[in-house]
Amino acid sequence: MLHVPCHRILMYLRSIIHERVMWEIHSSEKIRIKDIAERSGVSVGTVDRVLHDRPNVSKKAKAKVDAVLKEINYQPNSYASALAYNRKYTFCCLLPAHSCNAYWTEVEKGLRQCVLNRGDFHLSLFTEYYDQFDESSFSEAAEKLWEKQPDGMVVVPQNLEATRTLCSKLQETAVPFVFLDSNIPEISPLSFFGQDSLKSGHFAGRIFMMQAGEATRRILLMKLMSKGRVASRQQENREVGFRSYMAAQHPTCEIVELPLQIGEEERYDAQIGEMLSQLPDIRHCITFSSRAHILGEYFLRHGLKDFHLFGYDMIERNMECLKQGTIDFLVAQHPWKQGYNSVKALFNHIVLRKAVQQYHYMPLELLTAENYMYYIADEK
Amino acid sequence: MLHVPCHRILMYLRSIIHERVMWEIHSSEKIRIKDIAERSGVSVGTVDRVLHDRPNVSKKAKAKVDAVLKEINYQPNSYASALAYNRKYTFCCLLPAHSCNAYWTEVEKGLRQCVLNRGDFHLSLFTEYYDQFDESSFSEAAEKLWEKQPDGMVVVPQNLEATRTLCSKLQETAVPFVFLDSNIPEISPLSFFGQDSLKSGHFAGRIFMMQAGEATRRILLMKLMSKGRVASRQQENREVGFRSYMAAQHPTCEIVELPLQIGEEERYDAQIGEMLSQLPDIRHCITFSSRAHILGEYFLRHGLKDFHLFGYDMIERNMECLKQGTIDFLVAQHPWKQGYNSVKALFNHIVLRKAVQQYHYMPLELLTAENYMYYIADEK
DNA sequence: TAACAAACTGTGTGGGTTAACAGTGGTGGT
DNA sequence: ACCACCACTGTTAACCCACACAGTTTGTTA
Repeated sequence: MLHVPCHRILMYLRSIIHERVMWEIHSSEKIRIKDIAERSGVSVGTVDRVLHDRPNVSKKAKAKVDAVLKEINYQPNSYASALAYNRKYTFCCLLPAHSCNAYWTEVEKGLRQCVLNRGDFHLSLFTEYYDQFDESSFSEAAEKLWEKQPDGMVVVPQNLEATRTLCSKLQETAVPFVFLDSNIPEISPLSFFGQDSLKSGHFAGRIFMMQAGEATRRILLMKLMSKGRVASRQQENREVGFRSYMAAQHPTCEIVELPLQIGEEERYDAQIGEMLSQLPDIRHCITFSSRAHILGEYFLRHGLKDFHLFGYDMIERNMECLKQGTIDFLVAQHPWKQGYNSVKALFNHIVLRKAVQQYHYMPLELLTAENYMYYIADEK
Repeated sequence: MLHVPCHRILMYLRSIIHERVMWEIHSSEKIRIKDIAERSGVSVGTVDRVLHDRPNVSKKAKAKVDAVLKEINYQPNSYASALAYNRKYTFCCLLPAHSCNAYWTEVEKGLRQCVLNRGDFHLSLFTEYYDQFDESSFSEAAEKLWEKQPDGMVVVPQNLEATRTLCSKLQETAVPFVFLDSNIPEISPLSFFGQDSLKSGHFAGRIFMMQAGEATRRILLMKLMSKGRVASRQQENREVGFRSYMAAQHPTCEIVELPLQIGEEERYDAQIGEMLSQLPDIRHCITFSSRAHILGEYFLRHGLKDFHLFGYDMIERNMECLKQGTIDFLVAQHPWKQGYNSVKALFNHIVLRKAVQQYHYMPLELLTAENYMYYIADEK
């Protein structure tokens, strides 16, 4: 018998016969405050004072305790701790306004579920919305949430100045915040959850053109517009990534744009029809918005079978098109997980006092008729 | 002001101006055993006995408590509960033996990490290995683990009989177990974690042939063999799914097999070389094992640039080939997550007494040089 | 009225947090 | 030499919530 204690792992190699190794692992040796007190020759009161940086500890005592702490890597029982604190925590969340947008609704479901799953703690979550193209609406919403005196915030950044104003206040009062969807690295958030839009567009280009084939001379890019601008920053950045791929790999392929205005839904059919009749050689369409279904449903209604369509986000109407075969590929973003994990990060940091990773890029997941059901099932 | 209490969610609609809605959510109202006792006019001890179905409760008292329970939907604080139980839990894990197989190593890392992350509880994990093609080795390993008197088990099933023998014993003594990697639905496990191999092969076929193109007359299927058989059930099932796709969609495309024996690594180069020289028109290769890198590294060594390769599993050597460009696609299985979630399911069920989902099919995730890094980052 | 269950209450436990309080030794002033 | 005052330290208790067991109160039967 050979015992090899290694960090908190006790690896016990019994036999190495026929490629077989047996191991054991035990989740730490349960070091309590009491144990630290015994080891360092002081009382639990003193250990507690050192741990919580409270006054009235001599340099000598602190040194002794610190020495033991360094040696054993003490992790307080986070649940006993949270239980004892018996505190209420308020989280706030600042999102872009969205009406019929299933993407943000999924994010919200995730936020909510994370709070509900932690029902053993006293958590509250407040949400406010802002207009993506109106700086003052961001500040107003931020102000409203600020009055809630949050212990932590989830923020979908708007422009740099407005976001910085909010975050400076948060940082001054040591209120941690995470960024969701898009990041501003200069303002260092506790954590970031989102997707690398540039890489995502690049990836889309690779798959899209693999299907289209080398011979393709012209493709259609559908763009969702709002007040004359591309409707979201994500959409914008993905297009940049896509175009850089196309410029490098398929420089002769023409990208024809089809802009559709949010709020002018009744015009879409005519606009699409006109475009397709003007350019009858087009067979491959892509969009970086979450509304590929606008084209997909058009193809379905008009019985157009030999079109290929690439889009983003697993929302209800897109899923239906995947099933029907009018959308070939979707890139998924796990909005539910982004929401869930954002709150989870705040919770782990604030309530359980655990370390959290700073960057969380969601995987670039490719969905087709064959695999989308596993994507859905994965979202617990 | 309008208050609408709905389940445990308090939705507070403040304004519906410009698509903006504000909401609040609070994680339950914290009903304690004490509260139930007060409401039903008995002591906490009596409530506790009702909750845990222990004897010595009068019909009258039980009725009173039940009435209150029905009314309020009591959820005990799982952490206070686990703290009070102060029990040690032993989990056991039965895996196929593997030497240089990075796939199972990832599974094991996940198992281990899950135990380590729950350091606030007294968990132990014991692992044993069996030979996939030797029934008696499974029974032996199972016997060794049985002696540990596990509170829960993670099992990678072998054949039906051997697995059933173990699981019957477990079911008799009410020891929950989860199946990992492959499922046997007749033996109803607490939970299953794995991938749908048939669908996976089908999916692979779709992507693979999309890249190959309609004109492709002949493709290469590399098979990893052990003792004259396909080396794993997963590999076998994926091939079935793949062939059913090919039969339906590309019936004229010839599938040429290249079997490679485990343990005869020194012969691989010659075998591959011979195959490629005999069939010089082959440009597209696929394997359902995790060893696509065998071909990928061959291409690299011999400077063969216009071959396309499709494989499985994000292991170190495959990742290197993805980067180098000799592997085009990998289907990922999240082995780390499978391991992690298996233990998590046991923990949630046994320690926290929470409900767990029965089936967990891992997403069929497609990895390329462009997106593999996000896959890695996602595995926390 | 004692004996004896059944039914029920009260309380200690788990680990951590916090505060109140008592005690120690040392310093400075008179 | 005495006291006041201080920083420091140890002890204790209450609390968070669920659990489990030792006791106590009931009710019934001999």
